Amino acid sequence: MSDTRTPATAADARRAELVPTLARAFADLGYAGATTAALARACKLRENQLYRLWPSKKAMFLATLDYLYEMETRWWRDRLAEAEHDPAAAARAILDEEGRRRGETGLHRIIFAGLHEADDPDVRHAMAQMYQRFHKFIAHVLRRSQTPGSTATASGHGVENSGGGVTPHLGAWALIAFATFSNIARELDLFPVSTQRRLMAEAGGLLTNLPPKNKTKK
Amino acid sequence: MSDTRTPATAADARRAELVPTLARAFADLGYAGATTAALARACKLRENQLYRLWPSKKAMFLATLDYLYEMETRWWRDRLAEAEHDPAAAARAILDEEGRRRGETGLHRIIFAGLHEADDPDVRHAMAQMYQRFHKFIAHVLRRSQTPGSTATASGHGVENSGGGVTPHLGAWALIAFATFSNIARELDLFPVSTQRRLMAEAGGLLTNLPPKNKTKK
DNA sequence: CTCAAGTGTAAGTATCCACTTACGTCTTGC
DNA sequence: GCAAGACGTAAGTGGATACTTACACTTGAG
Repeated sequence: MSDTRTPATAADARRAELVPTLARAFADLGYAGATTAALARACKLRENQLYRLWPSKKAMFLATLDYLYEMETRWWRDRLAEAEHDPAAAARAILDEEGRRRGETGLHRIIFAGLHEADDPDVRHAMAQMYQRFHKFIAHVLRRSQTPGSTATASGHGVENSGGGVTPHLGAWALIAFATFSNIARELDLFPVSTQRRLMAEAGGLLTNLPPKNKTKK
Repeated sequence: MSDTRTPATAADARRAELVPTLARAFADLGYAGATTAALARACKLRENQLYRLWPSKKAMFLATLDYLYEMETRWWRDRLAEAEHDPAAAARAILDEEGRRRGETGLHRIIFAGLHEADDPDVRHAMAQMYQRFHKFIAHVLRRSQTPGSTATASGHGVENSGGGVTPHLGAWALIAFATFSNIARELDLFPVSTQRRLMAEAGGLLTNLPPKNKTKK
């Protein structure tokens, strides 16, 4: 992506191989906590060798952000495929599973690290872009799933939709807010996982005006 | 609060006088960024003198958290007073103003700093308590405002309330989530202030089942 | 006055951490 | 076989930073 036809050198392969480990380390330790010594130890290398692959710790962090973005995007794209067939089901699945996934990847810790160390404009920009793209995607899914039959629920300023829900634009931000805060909550032990899931499923469902799961109607 | 009748020494007065400045510094610079040198400069003192008042930088940070908690509590308590007379109005006011306030105090930056440095159990605990008390308060206000006439809207598992809204418990967490994420969004320039306010007012209002503002019905 | 405790100023110290240099040993193309 | 570069290991270096020590000046009670 840099020069004409990235050559995919051995170094590139090496980087690709190591990035998941870096991501884990940044997630576990935070940005400041992940000292270059710690990063090297995690990779089972010497600091030196890391610096032969990336020019700086910041570069390692940005590579990690890129990697995570790729991972997330891949996962979401799969959901999108499902969404083509049954948008509402896909949206519900996202609501149900999102909390769990974030916890696994440790993405949120990396994001907090980035926010804190975000005096740096590069880091800031990378993170903002990440959020923006997520929002775009989620809003897209919501738009499809909120209009099962009709053509346009959100008619310009259609704030007060039929019976509930907000515009997909706003709803998507709300869902992202829930997902993000859930991770803070987990970090601080604010509430149990059940509450977290209810936040996504109930509150999220209400906002996005999805039909409730309705399984085997008691 | 420590020994029988805290003596309120000159040192105590001094601390109380300086804490707001510390808070500002932590908010502006983050925890790591607020070096002891920077803190001293902000207070127009030498590092030394700070260390005669607090035993460590961490103690300064915890004092800051305490102070902010006090400040927030005072503000919220005022709203509570209003809530006694017109709960719905108070709730709406909170929804409308919360985003702005957080931005002013810089509380969120301190919280991010704390989250990041939150390997420390003391910091973690202080922050968790802060959130828990906010939640308790907000849920209380919501409970009062959501039941203008009837006695019990949330009947145990009353998840799907009349026409919309979730339990006050969940709704309060949702509002806190919005407020928190709004600050992240501001930090990263994710969306304009108008969106932030709509998130609180529309999405929050929908979740908490508040009657929309309805002013001078166009 | 005087002694002790507080206050202001300045110079350290010890530690940590991102990043570097030096150097020996493999691999590899020719 | 051999030069050149990649790889592995170890030891720095410079700078930042939390925290300390030293010391002179004020103040106020006895």
